[in-house]
Amino acid sequence: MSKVSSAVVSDRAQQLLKLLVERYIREGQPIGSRTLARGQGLDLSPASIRNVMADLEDLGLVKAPHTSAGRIPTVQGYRLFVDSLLTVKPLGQHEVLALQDKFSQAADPQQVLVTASSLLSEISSMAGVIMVPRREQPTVRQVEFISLSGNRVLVVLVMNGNQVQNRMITTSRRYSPAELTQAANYLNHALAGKDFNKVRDALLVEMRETQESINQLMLAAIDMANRTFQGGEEGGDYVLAGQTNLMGYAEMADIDRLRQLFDAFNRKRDILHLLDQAAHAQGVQIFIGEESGYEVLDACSVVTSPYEVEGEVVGVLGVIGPTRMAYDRLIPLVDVTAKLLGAALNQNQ
Amino acid sequence: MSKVSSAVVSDRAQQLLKLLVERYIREGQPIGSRTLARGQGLDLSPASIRNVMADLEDLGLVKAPHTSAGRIPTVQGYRLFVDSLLTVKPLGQHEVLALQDKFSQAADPQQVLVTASSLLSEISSMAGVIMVPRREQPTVRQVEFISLSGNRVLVVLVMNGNQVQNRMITTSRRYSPAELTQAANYLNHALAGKDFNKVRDALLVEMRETQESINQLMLAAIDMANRTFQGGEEGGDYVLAGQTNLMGYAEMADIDRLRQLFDAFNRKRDILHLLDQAAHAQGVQIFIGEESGYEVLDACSVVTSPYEVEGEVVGVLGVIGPTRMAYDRLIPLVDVTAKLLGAALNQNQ
DNA sequence: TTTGGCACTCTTCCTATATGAGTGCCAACG
DNA sequence: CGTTGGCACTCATATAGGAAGAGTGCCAAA
Repeated sequence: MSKVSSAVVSDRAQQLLKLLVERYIREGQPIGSRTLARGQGLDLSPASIRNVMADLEDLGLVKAPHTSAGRIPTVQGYRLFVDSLLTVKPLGQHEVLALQDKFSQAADPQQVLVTASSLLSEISSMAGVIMVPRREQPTVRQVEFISLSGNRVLVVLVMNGNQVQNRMITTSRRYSPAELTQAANYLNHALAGKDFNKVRDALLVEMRETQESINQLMLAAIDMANRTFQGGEEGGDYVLAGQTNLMGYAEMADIDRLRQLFDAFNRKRDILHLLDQAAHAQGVQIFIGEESGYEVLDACSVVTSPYEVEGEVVGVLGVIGPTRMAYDRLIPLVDVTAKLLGAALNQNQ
Repeated sequence: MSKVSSAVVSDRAQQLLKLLVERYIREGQPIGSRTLARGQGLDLSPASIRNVMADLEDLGLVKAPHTSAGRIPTVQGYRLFVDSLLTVKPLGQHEVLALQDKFSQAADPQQVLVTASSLLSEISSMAGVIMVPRREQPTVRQVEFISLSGNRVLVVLVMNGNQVQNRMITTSRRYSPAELTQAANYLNHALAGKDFNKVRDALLVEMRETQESINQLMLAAIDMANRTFQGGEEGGDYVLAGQTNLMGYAEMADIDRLRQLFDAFNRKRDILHLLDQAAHAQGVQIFIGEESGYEVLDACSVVTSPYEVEGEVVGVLGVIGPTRMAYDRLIPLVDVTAKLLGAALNQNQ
């Protein structure tokens, strides 16, 4: 993929590329040779810079929107910039403290995620996203039946990962607590063997024989579990904040593309796939423009980082914004937030 | 507010207004006198129509975007149209059946709401919204404690309205099922009296004396309940679908206004207020443009209807779209969906 | 009361033209 | 040989001038 070995890019060319990208990120307009010459204390004439630019353009690192405009970085240009030219601006000490403070105010885990994605979006002025990945092979840890008023029974499923599911069932007759306990015990036992469908079939057969509707209860529990498993396969979920920030950027002004992007957010699938990739990498990862592989994100870059709980990666978070984003600020932001989020979740569970 | 008594609008003027609005809704462009004359089998010359139009303009029912454009309806024009001119296009029999079918596929109540709002948005090509209003004075119906592995106990709170809440608590020692049952019984009994804080204080005192951490468990349950009550005050929530549909309309092309609208969707407050108003009216209600009272909705109309479960209004649903919307189709759509939703929730709970 | 006629107003679209930013290339310079 | 100034050239952008077309308002006649 990387046709461009940075070896063939002279030191000076790299320096100029760096200046160009930085400036373009700041100002958002094509940078001309004259502008670039004036900018930093370079003692180079515009003409010389033009020569270098021509080289950079040949290498596919910059391009000119049209003949008489300056140059802007290409995706490859950004890539080289991010990989080897970038000087990161670490977060200030008290910014970190401010972040930590916000995190400490969130009570339950869900709240922590919402807080984190809001923080990401607010600080970056872009969209913040946090993925809660599929939990590894869901299992039922425990089933309980709670008798309610009337003929109603509450089925409670405790999954691994301490996730809980409820469903209310109306049965054909009232069951005593003892009966319910017995049913729960039976199921808990049976499900330890783990082959759901077998248990299910057995119940079905037995039900036909005995007409006992308590089996229906157990079936309901199994079906709930099954549904969770299927749901689990589909690959997690995410919390998104600040989508509307993206509407503020000139490079996203095309309302049709924007709509497609928002549709993708709602569909979730593509974004989840992308975040999933980032889960397997370690540390901050950056997808610039088309690199993501999703057409809707062509005009966007995504900065991600996995976050860990108890030393294990449990999810990915990131920011999504226009390709022209302040990578130098965002990378540490995403990095720190990932760590703080991990820490907060650790305390909180 | 209504300066315009329809009495002063001649029959013919009303007829022409009706034609104009219908046509404008269809085509989206200012309608000229010539066009209007040709349109329906009117034997009126453009000149006569111009006279009428001048009258309608004086009454504030139509306006011309500029000198040499045709006329478009004003908010007041739409209002008169909707109130007394509109001929509703009822849904076809098998459209209703198709809707019913979709509803029947949804399993749990939450699913039903999601389905309904998706349906609204898909059929209308606009945004569909369904409000779950604040439940009236939340009450705890039942508390249960489920012993999990380790020292963990799952607190299950069954509220009225069959809503269920879970929370996992780690206790200082392991409790036998019998102990847990006893605690639950005690709490269920105590809470029947309903004065939460009293129960809470009693528990606190007793806890200090006995050092019994099972009281902690009960306290946790009470706190959960309290939190739900406070949360309930904040006024319901809603399910929104198809926001992005709104990006397709020319009259919403202004990206800044669109952003404000989307921000309002996220903020939820304003939209909830509006829907809340509609809950007290009965039947379909329509807010045209500025009538809603919210600036972000100035370019929008909202068609709402409350929906009922067991004969009681429990929520409101509606569609949100540009002022130029097909009221004749949307009104029955919203109406029927509200009824089907009520029916589905009835069955489903 | 209705209608045809007519002048008038605006928007929209096209064209032409000037402006200015920035480039590429070349020849000269150190 | 890298660097630089000069210069012709390109192209986006802005501005102005018309021409076309749609639609109105008003008036006088039917």
